[in-house]
Amino acid sequence: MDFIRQMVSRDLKTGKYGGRVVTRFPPEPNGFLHIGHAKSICLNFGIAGEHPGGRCHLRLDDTNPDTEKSEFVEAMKEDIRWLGFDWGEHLYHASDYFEALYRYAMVLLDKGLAYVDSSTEAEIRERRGSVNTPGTDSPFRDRPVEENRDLFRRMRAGEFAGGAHVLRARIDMAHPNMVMRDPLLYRIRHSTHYRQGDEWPIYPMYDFAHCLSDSLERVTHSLCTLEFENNREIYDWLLEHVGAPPPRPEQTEFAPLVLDYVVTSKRRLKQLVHAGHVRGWDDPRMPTLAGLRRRGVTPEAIRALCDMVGVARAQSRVDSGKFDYAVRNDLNHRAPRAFCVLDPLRVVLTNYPEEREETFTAPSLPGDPQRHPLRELPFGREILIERGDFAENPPPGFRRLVPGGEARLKYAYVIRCEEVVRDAGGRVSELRCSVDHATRGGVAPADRRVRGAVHWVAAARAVPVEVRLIDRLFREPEPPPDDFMSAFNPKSERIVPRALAEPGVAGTKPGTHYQFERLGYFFSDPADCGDGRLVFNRTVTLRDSWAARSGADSQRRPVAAPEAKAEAARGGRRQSPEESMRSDEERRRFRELVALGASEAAAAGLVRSPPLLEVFGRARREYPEGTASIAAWLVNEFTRLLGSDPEARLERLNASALAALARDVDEGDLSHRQARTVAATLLRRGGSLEEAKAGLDLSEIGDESTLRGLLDEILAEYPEKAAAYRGGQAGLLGFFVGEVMKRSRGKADPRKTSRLAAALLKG
RNA sequence: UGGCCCGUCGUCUAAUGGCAGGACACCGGUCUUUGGAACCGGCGGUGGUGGUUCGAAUCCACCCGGGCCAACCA
Repeated sequence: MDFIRQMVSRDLKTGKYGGRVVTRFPPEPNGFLHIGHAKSICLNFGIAGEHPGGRCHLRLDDTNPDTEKSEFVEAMKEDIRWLGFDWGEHLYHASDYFEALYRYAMVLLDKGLAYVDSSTEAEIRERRGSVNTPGTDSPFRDRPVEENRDLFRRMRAGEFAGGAHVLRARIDMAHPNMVMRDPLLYRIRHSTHYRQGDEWPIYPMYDFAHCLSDSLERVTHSLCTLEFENNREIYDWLLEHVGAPPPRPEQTEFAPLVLDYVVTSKRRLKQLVHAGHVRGWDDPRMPTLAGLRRRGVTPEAIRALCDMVGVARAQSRVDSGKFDYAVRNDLNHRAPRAFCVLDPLRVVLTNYPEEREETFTAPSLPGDPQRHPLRELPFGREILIERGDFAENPPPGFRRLVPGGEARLKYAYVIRCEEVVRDAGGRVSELRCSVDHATRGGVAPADRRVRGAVHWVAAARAVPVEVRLIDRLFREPEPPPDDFMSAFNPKSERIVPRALAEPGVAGTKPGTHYQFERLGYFFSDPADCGDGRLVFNRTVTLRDSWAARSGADSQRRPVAAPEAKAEAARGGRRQSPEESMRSDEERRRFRELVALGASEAAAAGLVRSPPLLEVFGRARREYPEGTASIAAWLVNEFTRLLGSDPEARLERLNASALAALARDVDEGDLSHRQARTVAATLLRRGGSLEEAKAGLDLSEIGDESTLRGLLDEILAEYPEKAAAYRGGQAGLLGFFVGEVMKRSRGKADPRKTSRLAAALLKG
């Protein structure tokens, strides 16, 4: 289970949201949804669907009138439904909240937490500072509340030109997080909104609209991608200061789906469309859901891909092979088979009667004969095979037709190439072959093995079709961000205007999947088929271990140069904690601590944390000989507790208790395990060491016979593990100790257990 | 000269202080009228150095590497 689902389960268990699970998918309708959105859709709708009463809202985040269109809204709805998800009655628009948002802005204004800034855009940018330098306050930052209210009201009334004023939160222009440097909340825009028309001359910014929309919809888990990490702070700030009712929605970020050889930024997708590099948002080469759909990729495949990829916080790129696998894996069991020859080579069967025609049958879906009828393949004296299935000078390992050699025409006959005919230019124009009549139906006699099987069509009965060989849009796994078009693949679409398919393909309806045997999966184009015209898009090739080995079709599978892992890991010169001290003051304190007896690691930890250092100083005074252990406990255990236990507070830690704890451990009165339990209590409830100890069950099982009983039981239960341990799998000792700890509910003395287990296993 | 986040097989991802596991890719084999599919097997990993601990991928420190942030975009 991924970390987000774990969090949702936890929240459900603790009742944080009263048992509700509400997620949302909030696209801005300024383009088409793409494969990257699919991950978010699967996550948000998936989680909602996994819990009774869970909901996922579809919210159009339409706060920028200049770029948004209802055409995009409709396309998005269609794509989400196609992917297999349903928002039920929960369709929302951020633009429906404009009135409420406006009132929230007034709340901030009243609290003096927002102001109207009349600086120019350039001035605002200038005064924001940079990541390394603090910003400076706007001269309008201290406008009186009444003036702010008046100005903002007039902004809303449309009295000002675009750019004349903005509304900003009043936070801190020197904040280390740039997002918090008085972020803009509203700007003036005299544009016509696709839903609100000219109702509003002011529009809320993302940071303002998003958290409040979530809150208004009573969303519980607001999931977004990693690039919004910095925005979480303003998300929480705004909800708090506007007085949004708790329990408030919380934002959690996950890594976006990044696929090799694919670009998914809206800017770039838009550019591809507008510059005419593709024929539209739904061009089958596009990574948009509409494009993938048109190419023949199924929603099942996309969902399977998202499942395989998982959800985590580590930035990642997905190998394109994973996408291919998901597509093939789904299509393999649903796409009927057919023959289609892309690059025909005429074959005349010299010993086959001129006027004869017979019909062979073949499975349309191997492995599932009852659910799928056999197809019929007419056969005659003249047939067409793939030019690439014949080689005059075959590379080693070539299994298809060669001069004087045999190959199987799948489901028909084994033939032998007797003669190669050339045209005036010397190019092979025809093969004259003989049929082995004993192999009717393509069945070779038992004594003879014919390895090569090729697909074919009867020349007289072949159906012309247009085939579009779709390839990746970019030649590089990661197109350069500054110039992504340099990686554009000019051969991303190769059109075969007149391929020849078996007769059964005639009359295929638009939107039909096929596997053209030995070539790949194809999909009849939903838009371009019609009027007797058949157009097929190649969804994905078949896996082709021959091409991979021979390097023949390198267009489809370029040798992915395995990127040499950055092995510079060790490289550093600055390895000691002392050298990492950032100031003389830090260095001085560090050296002092080390001189006092603290280890370097502990000293470094203390220097960096003034509150820790402060407690340390007080505890040390009470137990000077214990300096090293006090420092170690503080840095190693207390820091961990503080980070993992939400109820732990350093302020509650009593310095004398800490000193006493260290002393007890040093003198052997408290085992490390016991001390850890006590430490947790000290951070939660404070008080003296004795008080903490009194409230805890610190009993320990050190009795050898009891431990032995437990161990015997476990050894009997896992004889194969014991054998593996004796066989050299030393790591298994931890398993046995762990089992004892589990069964004794943490009470066993681990040190004794470990010794005992080692002895027992040896004997 | 900042803040935040992230480093586990080639790739994606589990392991929540106790057996480093799965998937894709790759390699080999069986089978096969698709050099496909299916089935079986194999290769292969905790960025580094210290520390805490009976026990560390997991906690602590430092280092190395990567990402995000300076639109009146989202």
